[in-house]
Amino acid sequence: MTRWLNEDEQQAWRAYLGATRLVFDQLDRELQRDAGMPHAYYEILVRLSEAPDRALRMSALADRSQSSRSRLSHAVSRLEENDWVRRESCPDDKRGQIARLTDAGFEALAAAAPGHVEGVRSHVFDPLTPEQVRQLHTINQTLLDALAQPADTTAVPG
Amino acid sequence: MTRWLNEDEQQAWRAYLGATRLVFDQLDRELQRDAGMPHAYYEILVRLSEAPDRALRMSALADRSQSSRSRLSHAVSRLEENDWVRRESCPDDKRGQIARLTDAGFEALAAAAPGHVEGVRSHVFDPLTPEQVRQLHTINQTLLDALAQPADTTAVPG
DNA sequence: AGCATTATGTTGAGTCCTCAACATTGTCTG
DNA sequence: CAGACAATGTTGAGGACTCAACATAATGCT
Repeated sequence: MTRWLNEDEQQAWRAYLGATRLVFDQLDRELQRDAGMPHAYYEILVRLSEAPDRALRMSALADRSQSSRSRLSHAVSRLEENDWVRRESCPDDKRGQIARLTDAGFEALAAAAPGHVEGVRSHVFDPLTPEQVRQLHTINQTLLDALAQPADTTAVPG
Repeated sequence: MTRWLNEDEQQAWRAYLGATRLVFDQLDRELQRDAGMPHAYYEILVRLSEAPDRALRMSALADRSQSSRSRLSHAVSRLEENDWVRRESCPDDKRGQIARLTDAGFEALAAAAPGHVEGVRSHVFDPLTPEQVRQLHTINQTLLDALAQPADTTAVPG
């Protein structure tokens, strides 16, 4: 019953696993070495920097940085220790917490960004042709759409 | 001086980040839930199962499962607790250790595989066209080649 | 209003990973 | 052969993540 992978699929899958792991490990190591933060934290700082007033509700930040609430909560606690982010209480929802990027946080991000972007370029964009970049974009958008939809399309009653 | 990402590249990169994270988180969660092991351990068992006598030197296993020696050492210790893998000393190299897949380990892998493959299919291969799978394969092979080569091609003395 | 349900965010325990340091053994060179 | 060097694998500390449980506050229903 199992739809096993055939030879081509097997190879494609292993290339996917290998390349993805290599790219992320490499970027993560560079970021940790050069900026003292893991990639997940960089992402959080980026999302905050893009938000109005560089502040977001925890839940909104969790959505945008593709993080669980728990992970984000731990991460923001850590970021607070560096004084890169500060928590504020939310005026209109007493449950809410607002994470705000500090000036120091913004500077840390600004310092980290050029090196990181250079890494992304050299490890991902430079090796690929413009056409491949377009293909990869379409492919990833497709995967995102497929996975973001929790809908079960395999069994529609009727 | 920084070669920042333009709008298209930015979008492509975020789709890549998002899709990759979603795919791996999903597969990892499924594997943990259904088979009680993280994906990295699944990989290790797979590589061992493919090896002659289902055994490999630690260093060879580390290479094939794209793992650091340290990570592998910790992981094999953990796998030994489940009696899925056993360590043996290496006859021709006293530094060496051989990791051998036990019968129980093979059975655990056999039990985990169908569900995992189904996950890979449904989250990755099913949403994509055959053409896209080919494209993705080529792209990942390119990235692998680029990153596996530590060669610095930016500055050749001359 | 009263009560159950849902949403928000945090916490702690446990797991996995990284990094640097280390002990041991093999290899190479003078 | 001796001594430097390289390779193998392990260890421990510390960081990041997951999961389940929780406290608190908002919402919805009757």
